[in-house]
Amino acid sequence: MLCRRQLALHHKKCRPNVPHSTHPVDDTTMPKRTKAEAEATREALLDAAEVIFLERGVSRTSLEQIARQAGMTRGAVYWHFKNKSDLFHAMLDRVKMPLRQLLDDVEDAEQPRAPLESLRLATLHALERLQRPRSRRVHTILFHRCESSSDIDMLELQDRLSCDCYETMVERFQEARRTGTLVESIEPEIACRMLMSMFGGLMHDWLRAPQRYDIGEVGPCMIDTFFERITPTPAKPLD
Amino acid sequence: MLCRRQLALHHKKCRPNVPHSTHPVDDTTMPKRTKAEAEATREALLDAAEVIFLERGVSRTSLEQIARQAGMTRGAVYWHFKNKSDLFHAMLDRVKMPLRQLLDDVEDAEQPRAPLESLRLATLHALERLQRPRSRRVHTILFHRCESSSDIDMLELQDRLSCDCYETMVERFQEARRTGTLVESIEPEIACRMLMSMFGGLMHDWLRAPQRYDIGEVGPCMIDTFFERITPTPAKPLD
DNA sequence: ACAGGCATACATACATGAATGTAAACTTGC
DNA sequence: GCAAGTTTACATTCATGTATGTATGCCTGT
Repeated sequence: MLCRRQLALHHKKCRPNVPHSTHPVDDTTMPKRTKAEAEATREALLDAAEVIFLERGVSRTSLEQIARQAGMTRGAVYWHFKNKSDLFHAMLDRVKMPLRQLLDDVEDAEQPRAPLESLRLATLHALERLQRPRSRRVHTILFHRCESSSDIDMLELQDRLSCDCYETMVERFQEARRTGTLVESIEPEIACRMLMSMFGGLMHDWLRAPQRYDIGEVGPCMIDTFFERITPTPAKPLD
Repeated sequence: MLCRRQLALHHKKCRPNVPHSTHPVDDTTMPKRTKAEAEATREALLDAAEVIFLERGVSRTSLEQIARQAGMTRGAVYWHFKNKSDLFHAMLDRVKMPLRQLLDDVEDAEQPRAPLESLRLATLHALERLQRPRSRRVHTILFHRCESSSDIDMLELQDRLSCDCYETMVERFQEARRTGTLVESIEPEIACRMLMSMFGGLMHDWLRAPQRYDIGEVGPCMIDTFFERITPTPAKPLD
């Protein structure tokens, strides 16, 4: 059962805590069991968790499987994390992208934009980030490979994020309404829910079967179409 | 451990398979252990599964908990279903609503409608059905209380449904394009993805926290706005 | 500067509990 | 009486948490 581990130990001359499965490191330069190395194993454990959670689903993966994937044993996991729930939340912390930050990314060091233009760019930016491997993995786990229960309460967590997103987003739509950049027949709150639903639904749908379509192409097209359709046409009719 | 069960037995004079927790039935009229009664326990087990799955999440519920909720023991479960996965799929079969059927519901015995109008009505119809208790419970489980793994492969199942939905839906949008009821700046495929994402996202979002807003009000508003915005304005400008 | 001592960072072992599947017994309709 | 339907009992597997072991890193006093 432990033969693979023991072989590794023998080969590495009794350096047990060097993660070698996912992140092979060179033994020559690394300091021995220092703070930094411990932090590296922590990250390796989180990397391993992403991989195994994605493969087998959160509830079906044991902490031992995660530890083995990282070249460690369960002891290491229990040292760095209180339990599976704690590890799970630590994994999430590495990828969270609140709307406020996305807006800041596209707004600062620029001239002030129209509110809906900021939202459009922030949404496109989120779409870009979603395609990055880690973000994609973790969000796939969130949508399709975990279930809300008592110890890992996804619903409360997602609800907080969703409410936060709604509040900052609806402000922009209301401002757009005031400045006349949102067509009058649409309530700002409804437009806000439409955008959130569309984006969330797109994530959910694409992450389920990423091979079905290229989200880098379809996504921006959907976003742009949405904003184009809720923005009043200055003078010329579109159709 | 079994005291509650035994009390029930004693009280009911050794009629062990009468479901009494969720569906109290009168002992006087029911025939004794007939085919129909066996079918009733099967339904009771599925009802119980809905309740417990919703409460605790699919992976965390044991078959014993389901059996107890239905006033049975695990033996009954294993008689009617092969295992948890089989029971789960049986539960899903009671609520599935393919788009084709929804379209038939709003189309047949009527004059032929414009393709987008059919889609709009079908979507509203789906929204109505979603709010029915059983449909709401099961879809909440699907979105938030279960995870895809090897034995219960949600992703493949959802993928089939999604593709099926896309195919019948995109036909309508393409027909709308041909008949000029879809604005020219939008590709039918993109409009289709937008609608599917919006609807799926709305379900996902609302079922997570149904108390946040009234989907019976917000939902139709979103749907109507969407279709209104992708339909060309005949002569009069809207804004 | 270095020797001893303590804390860190793991690995190992164990005790527990819980869920599963199956086999056998039982009970009742037909 | 036979088979459908259901209970009970049992064996097995598996994850968890904890307790303990251990080796190394780091620090402190002299």
